[in-house]
Amino acid sequence: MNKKTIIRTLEKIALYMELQGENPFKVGAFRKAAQTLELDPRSLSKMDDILSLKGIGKGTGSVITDLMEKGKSDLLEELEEAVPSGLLPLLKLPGLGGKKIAKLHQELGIDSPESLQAACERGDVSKLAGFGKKTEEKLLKELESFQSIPTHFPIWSIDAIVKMIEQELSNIEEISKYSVAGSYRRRKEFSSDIDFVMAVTDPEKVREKILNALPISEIVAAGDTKVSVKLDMQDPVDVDFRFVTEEQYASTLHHFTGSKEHNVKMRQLAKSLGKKISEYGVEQEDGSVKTFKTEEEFFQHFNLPFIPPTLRKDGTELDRLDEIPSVIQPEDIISDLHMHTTWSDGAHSIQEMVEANRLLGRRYMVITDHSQYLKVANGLTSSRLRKQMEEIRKLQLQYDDIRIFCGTEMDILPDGSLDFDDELLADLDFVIASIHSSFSQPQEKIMERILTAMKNPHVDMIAHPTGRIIGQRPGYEPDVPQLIQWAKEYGKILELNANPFRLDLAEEYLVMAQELDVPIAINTDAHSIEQLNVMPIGVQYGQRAWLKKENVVNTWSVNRFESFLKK
DNA sequence: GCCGTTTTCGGCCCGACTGTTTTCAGTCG
Repeated sequence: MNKKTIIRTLEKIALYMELQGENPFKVGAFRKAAQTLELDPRSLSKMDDILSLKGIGKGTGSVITDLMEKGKSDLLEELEEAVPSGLLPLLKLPGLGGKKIAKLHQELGIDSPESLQAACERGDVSKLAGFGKKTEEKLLKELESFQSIPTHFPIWSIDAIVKMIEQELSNIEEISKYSVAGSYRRRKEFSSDIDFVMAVTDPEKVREKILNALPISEIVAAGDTKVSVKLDMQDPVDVDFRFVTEEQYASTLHHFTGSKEHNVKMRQLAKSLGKKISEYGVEQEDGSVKTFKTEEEFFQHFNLPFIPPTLRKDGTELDRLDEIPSVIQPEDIISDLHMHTTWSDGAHSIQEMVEANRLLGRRYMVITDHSQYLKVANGLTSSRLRKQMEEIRKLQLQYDDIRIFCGTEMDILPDGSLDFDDELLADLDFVIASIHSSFSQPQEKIMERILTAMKNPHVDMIAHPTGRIIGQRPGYEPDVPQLIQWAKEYGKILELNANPFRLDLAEEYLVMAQELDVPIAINTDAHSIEQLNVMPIGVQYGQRAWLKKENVVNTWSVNRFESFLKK
């Protein structure tokens, strides 16, 4: 049995135990064991002494050996017999946890969402100790819609809502500071809700103003320090607001940025020093609570460097502190190698894009309009591209603080050929090859197309290598490890497209590419001046893969970039 | 269930909020 299946099985066991109302620490032990396996880079066959791993003991170890040797686990089979699988989805209902579900099962024989609904309708649930009328009504309401409501939202939709909320918060004078926290701040691809942390002078007033300013469909909770609402939007996303004082703000921001695993590790560290971390500060051994002006100060208190939110992941970041200084930062970026103008489907002229890039402090840039095949995007024919090159060369004479390279985003056609001939490609400074069509071809055919581009000596970069749109379409699903291997072999750059709809390559593949020293370019693919601003989103997403500055092309000097192109 | 330079028992990160209670358990993040 492979490692992934074993990890999933351990998690499943934890889930079933939870449904039995088991001791949370015992449940946690199985989750911990699963995580231990997941974080270990070795394959199962190379892990000879499983019991020596921290977090795996007699109980979890025997489950793992059972799975390896017999391909099944007696423990899981017993649990599956004792706990109806119809209870699993009930854990998704807000307000229901293992203990309550166990009680519903034991006392009322509930074994599925349907039987729970029936019991609520009969009024049986409210008669149970610990349950009441309100709980029953709430459950009924949740049950009606809970299959159809999405529970997590792609980063680009969260991005839009965050901006809307920030706009409202900036109008409230009683808020001195605010920040989005949670998984959006960590730049995860999906978030289940949005967290905001703010320093306020008058919590009650702020609470009222927020409730008035936002389109709210439901107030989930409204306490003194916390307001939780469901927004009345196309997708009913939950938003939490936490009010604290200015002094507490840095600690609160850290706390609500997470991740959960990061926080647990930090608290364990504090505890080993006789201190206690909460969202309000750090309690010292003498009971006094120390607060911090910034998150940097907070980390410093534990002799740690600032750990960017994007690196606060599974807790292992605390073991990789010496790598942090070399991880890419938004201010390291001095170029953008992929953007469009009015020549194809962009909204601004070449000169407008140049001016905007200068304002952003870019030292060099590449104009890469679409090629002729992409008619919907007004792709350039070879003669129009030659004209554009002339215009760019002329425009360059006006600027000595930015280099403007002539490029193209050339289509790789469905039949595997390239959209321009070699003669034209040779005259360009920079050639991007992309797939924009026939996504549903079999993987072999897709890979054939990509290989053509890889083998062409004039092609410098493969853009958005999988074509995915987060939460909407998977893309053309190439064999990415193979694609990365080819990039290594043929000396090509792979793109991390910074557009929040794409973020392509994805995190796990960026890790793979970096391991092979394949250069990565983080580009905006901007179709307007405004879209040039997505760069930090891409950089921060790259941080999640621990991308090193050195491996990111856009940090290279113009000379180094040019000599790479000449190779 | 796991762990241990304060070890083989007694903790395991910490606090807010709700709904059910009449001082707190369960859930959530």
